[in-house]
Amino acid sequence: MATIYEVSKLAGVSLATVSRVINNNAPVRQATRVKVLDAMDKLGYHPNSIAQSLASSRSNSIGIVVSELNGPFFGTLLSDIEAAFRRAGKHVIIAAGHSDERLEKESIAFLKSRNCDALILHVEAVSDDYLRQLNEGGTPFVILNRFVESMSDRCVTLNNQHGGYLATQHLLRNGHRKIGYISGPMWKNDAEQRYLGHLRALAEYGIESKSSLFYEGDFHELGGVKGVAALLHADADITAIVCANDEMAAGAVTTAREQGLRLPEDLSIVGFDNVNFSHYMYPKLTTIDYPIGGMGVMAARWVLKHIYQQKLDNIQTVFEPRVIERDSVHSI
Amino acid sequence: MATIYEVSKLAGVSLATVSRVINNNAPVRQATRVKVLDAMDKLGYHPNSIAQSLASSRSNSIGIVVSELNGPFFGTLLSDIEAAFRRAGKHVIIAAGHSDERLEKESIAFLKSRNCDALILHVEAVSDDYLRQLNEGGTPFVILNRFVESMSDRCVTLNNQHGGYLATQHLLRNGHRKIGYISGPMWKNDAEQRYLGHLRALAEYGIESKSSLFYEGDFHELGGVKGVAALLHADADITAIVCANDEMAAGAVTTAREQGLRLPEDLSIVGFDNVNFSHYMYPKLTTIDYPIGGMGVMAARWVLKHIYQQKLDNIQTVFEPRVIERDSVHSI
DNA sequence: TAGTATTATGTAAGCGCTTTCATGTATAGC
DNA sequence: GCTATACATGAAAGCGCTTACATAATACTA
Repeated sequence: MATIYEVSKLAGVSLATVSRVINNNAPVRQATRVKVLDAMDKLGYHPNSIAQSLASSRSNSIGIVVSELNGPFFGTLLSDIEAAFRRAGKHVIIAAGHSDERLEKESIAFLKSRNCDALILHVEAVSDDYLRQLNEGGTPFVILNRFVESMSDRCVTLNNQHGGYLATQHLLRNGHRKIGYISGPMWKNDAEQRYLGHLRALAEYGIESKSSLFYEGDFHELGGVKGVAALLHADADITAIVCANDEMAAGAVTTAREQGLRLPEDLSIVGFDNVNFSHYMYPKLTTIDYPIGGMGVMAARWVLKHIYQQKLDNIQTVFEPRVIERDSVHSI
Repeated sequence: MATIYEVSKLAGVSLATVSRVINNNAPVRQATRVKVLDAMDKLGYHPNSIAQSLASSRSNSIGIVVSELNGPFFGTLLSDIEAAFRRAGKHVIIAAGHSDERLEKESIAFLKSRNCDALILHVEAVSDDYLRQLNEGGTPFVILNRFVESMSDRCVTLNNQHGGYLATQHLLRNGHRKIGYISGPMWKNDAEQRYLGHLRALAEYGIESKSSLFYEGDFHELGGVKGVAALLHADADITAIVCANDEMAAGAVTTAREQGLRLPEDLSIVGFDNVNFSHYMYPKLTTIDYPIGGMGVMAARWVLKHIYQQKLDNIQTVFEPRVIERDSVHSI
């Protein structure tokens, strides 16, 4: 591998000049620039990014923490973030936090030790206090899908409450009055917000919430399976269920059918997230769109703007969900 | 951020000694080690990995190229690879090749410029020649899901042909004789192999293959949609279809149902890959398991063994598919 | 045309670590 | 007690860049 030194010798200029043409950050006479470029070409020179990083104390890498690497939700997120940074010549280092406090902290420590210039965090288990403390720690970061008071400009969130509201409102508008709710783990902020939205929609229609219509699931298929069983057992008159995410909706659909219900005639279901498989389901799932890709890109833009000084327009921090109507809701 | 120099001063030893206790690669007296460890602790010292990389010309990063970052298939792959490396203190840099020759080459160049110690490549569009040439280029790599003669020890592949064989054999054993086949793009090696397996199974049962029973799809949902339409149009007596991947199977299922067929009674379908959503489908999809996660881990182990000198058992390079029986095949 | 402002280039000191080589010190063998 | 051997440590030269700072070349002004 050729080094900058060899290039400078071949071009008959100093190291500094070569560095200037590489980084294009200081005036260089055209003739000189050409000589250098030729020399680089002749030697097949590529700058050593490690050395650049050490000298400039900038690694051009961004650390991403997500709960899981697989799963349709995070796939879309990572895909769009990677594309955004790649275009800017930056690269991403990815770590999985598995919604576990220890693992999330470990991931963050790992990425910091890797000299990331910034982090994008989708973390669920660590506390707000931890994040505030991390904020003192030198490595800047932006938070996805979570709102922390003192750093609101760096939180990119979905209006989860409105999403929960929309899901239930959609059912209400279709004539349903006895609506079950399968929630995510209530210690997760988005699960709580979605449920709050559900309650608000109910209240608007003057409907009382009953605990027999609520089931706290796990955001996984199994939660949907158990949730349907529990809800139907507690109250056989339910005509619709909102599931706080699509995976639980999938479990709910399967179980409801196994219990002999026709979908959507006997039971309407609405999901949340609009994950890629939701339209492979049968009936195709009516759900709430979560523009996760766009939110990831926005997080990336924050980093590009504030860390790498790219001039970009203002950053949108709150995204709005919307209903995706498909076939799993029956009008009564 | 404290540096090794400050640690050495506080501990009253030389830089070299501190380095030795960090890397644990040379004898250090216990008392000295303790002094150094204490000093590191007191200063909250963490080695600067960039500086380590520059000095040791080892970046401890592994580049991964996959076709897409989203999609269930690659999600599983990435997840397992990341976990395997993370355990070893290495990190992965991920790039998407999008099954496009230019983008794949660009991704590889990008990762090389990032000083990756090794690459794991799931590339489809670049030629074998290109890979052979890349092989001269200094950065070692292992290839996933593709066999290149001269580097067979570094190709981790699925026995795709056997998979295709199993899919069709399963149908045959269930009494089907008129079997449609929706293939992936035939320029992709795995698509071709799977089809060859299909043919072999047919031959074993003395059944002739007819071109009206073959449709070349795109490995995406749309391919399944169009494939079913085409196949049913050409030959209404078909009782079963094998789809060369699960996404096409999803499209096929939807379309078949829209055409008024009952599944699986009127039409049996088998997929390929056993992607996570295949059991969310209705009917739950019978498919061929592709142990992609295990294969990714094996690729990671190759790197750990050959690049980082970890002593690991031998590396398995060929994986076997197997039938996952669910509900989409009807016995006649 | 001298004097000043601007632009272009070079010099050299790091960035924070690893690693070779040399040196020093303890242990064993006789 | 003296040499041979292994073990422990230190000094210093990089790894391949960036970036003050200094200096040289050129352009502009009056």
